[in-house]
Amino acid sequence: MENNAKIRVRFAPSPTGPLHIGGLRTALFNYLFTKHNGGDFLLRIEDTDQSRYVPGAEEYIMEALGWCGIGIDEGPREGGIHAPYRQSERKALYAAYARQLIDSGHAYYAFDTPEELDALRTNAEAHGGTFTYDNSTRVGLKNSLTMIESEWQKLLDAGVHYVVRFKMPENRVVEEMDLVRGHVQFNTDQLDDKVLFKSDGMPTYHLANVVDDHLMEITHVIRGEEWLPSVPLHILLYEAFGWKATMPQFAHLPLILKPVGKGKLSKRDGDQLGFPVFPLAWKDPATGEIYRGYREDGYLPDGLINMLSLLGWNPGTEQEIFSMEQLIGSFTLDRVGKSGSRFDPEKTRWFNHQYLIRHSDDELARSFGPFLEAKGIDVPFELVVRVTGLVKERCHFVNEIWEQGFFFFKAPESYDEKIVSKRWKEGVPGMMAEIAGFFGTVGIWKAGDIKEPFSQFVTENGWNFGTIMNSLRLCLVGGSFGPDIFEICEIIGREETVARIDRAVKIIPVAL
RNA sequence: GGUCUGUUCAUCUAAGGGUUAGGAUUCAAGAUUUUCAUUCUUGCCAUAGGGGUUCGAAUCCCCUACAGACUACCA
Repeated sequence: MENNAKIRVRFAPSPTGPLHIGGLRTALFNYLFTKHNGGDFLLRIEDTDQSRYVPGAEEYIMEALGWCGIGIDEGPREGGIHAPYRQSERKALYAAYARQLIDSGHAYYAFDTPEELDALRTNAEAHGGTFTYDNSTRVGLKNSLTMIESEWQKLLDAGVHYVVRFKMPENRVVEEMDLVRGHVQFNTDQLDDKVLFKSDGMPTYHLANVVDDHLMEITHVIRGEEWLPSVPLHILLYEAFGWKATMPQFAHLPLILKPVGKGKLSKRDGDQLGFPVFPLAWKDPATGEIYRGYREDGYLPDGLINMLSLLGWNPGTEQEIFSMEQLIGSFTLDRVGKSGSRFDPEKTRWFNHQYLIRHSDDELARSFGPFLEAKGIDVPFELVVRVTGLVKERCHFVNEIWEQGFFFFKAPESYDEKIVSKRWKEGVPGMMAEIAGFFGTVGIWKAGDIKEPFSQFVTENGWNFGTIMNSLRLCLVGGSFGPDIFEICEIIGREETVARIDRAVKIIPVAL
């Protein structure tokens, strides 16, 4: 590879559904790596399988990356010198490359039908074995290696369906220096003759990937560990094309595993364990099923990104809170671990809290806006900002601002029974009524100005402070939570404060 | 089954032959908050097992166990 070639990486998802958290982390690591090195980040849509295409998935991917702050330098929307960036639009290009491989003896035409191959597989299984299309079996199958040229040429001319397969060399050791896993090697005898070009005229992942990475001058391929087994094929393809000198370097990322149980994180886990696995909510167009998303659940994108960055990577210091800029500054591939990591929803929650308290009230209030709107609340933005500032420390998610502060916007509709039975004893409603009366006499209605005379009033009456404070809180918020009581009084106003006390006195039955 | 990869507290991880194996999350206890949450302090908890190599192993080697990925005309 050239010494001073600009670093270029790509994130190449296939639009078969919403991007999930694992894919997002792959995109993130690609982005961090290339930005750390001053390179470019490309988005390439790998939609070579028309049967699995899901409408909306591509838009989803772009929106999700955007929400997370992962900027794209070249892509379907952004354009770029290597456009198009959607493989379906590059279709015309791949056949020539497949042809080149056939001409050079690295690939061949195969005419076996899917049904024939299926039969071979089931037959092999019945005898306790497995069928693979490889150097030992291809001699007995229908392909351009077992036929004479005029014969297969005739089939081609007749329009018979065919695929192009890679002719895996015999007994060769293919080595790779993986940027994450170090030296790995494979023997080609264990590998099969992968299909490079399908009968529908589309390339498979392997061909399209190698061709496009080459054409787009990709310098580093950073992808999930599930691709490690195809490394030898890809290396052999670069060789066959004569592109070995500019072949990208590979880095295979460890997988993200389920929080509990076996296997890698999957769609279902979110529903079962109560956390999202997708950055944005997604409605499956085929089934109508709705999957929750981090954004809709009140997570902040920078908190999500921070959490994700530490899943499989660490800075080598004890720093844990990182902005995207700081991540870019610190990220190197050599600090990416080799073993899979379990996804931890608890830690994600903690990160989100950290970001919540760091964000400005203004910013948070803006994110909270849609949640308020959904509740049918229309209040001045300044009020939302003030409330946000008061309650954000006790929240983990943006939507919790509602749970922690709804009483600033409307009176409580019910009263926590536990607190009622604990506080609302004989005599308490009377005291509350007197307090309501007292509030009418307070001069300036500001938290700081209410507190002093209030304390004096309570003391003069010889009342128990704990009883009064907790009961008053019950009247105003409906339970035993929330910020400073006098702040609440000030914000909801004198009239409303009194009204809420009156109402509570009237409707809460005295506990025995 | 085969190939490849991995294995440090419950979880994310640090320690690239010499530390009482460190930090964070969770959990528990205490303090603060006349509420709740936050915050603070303290505590609990780990080198998968067995063999080597070495004065000395979480770290290097081998075996076993376990885990994961791949094994499609899907990516």
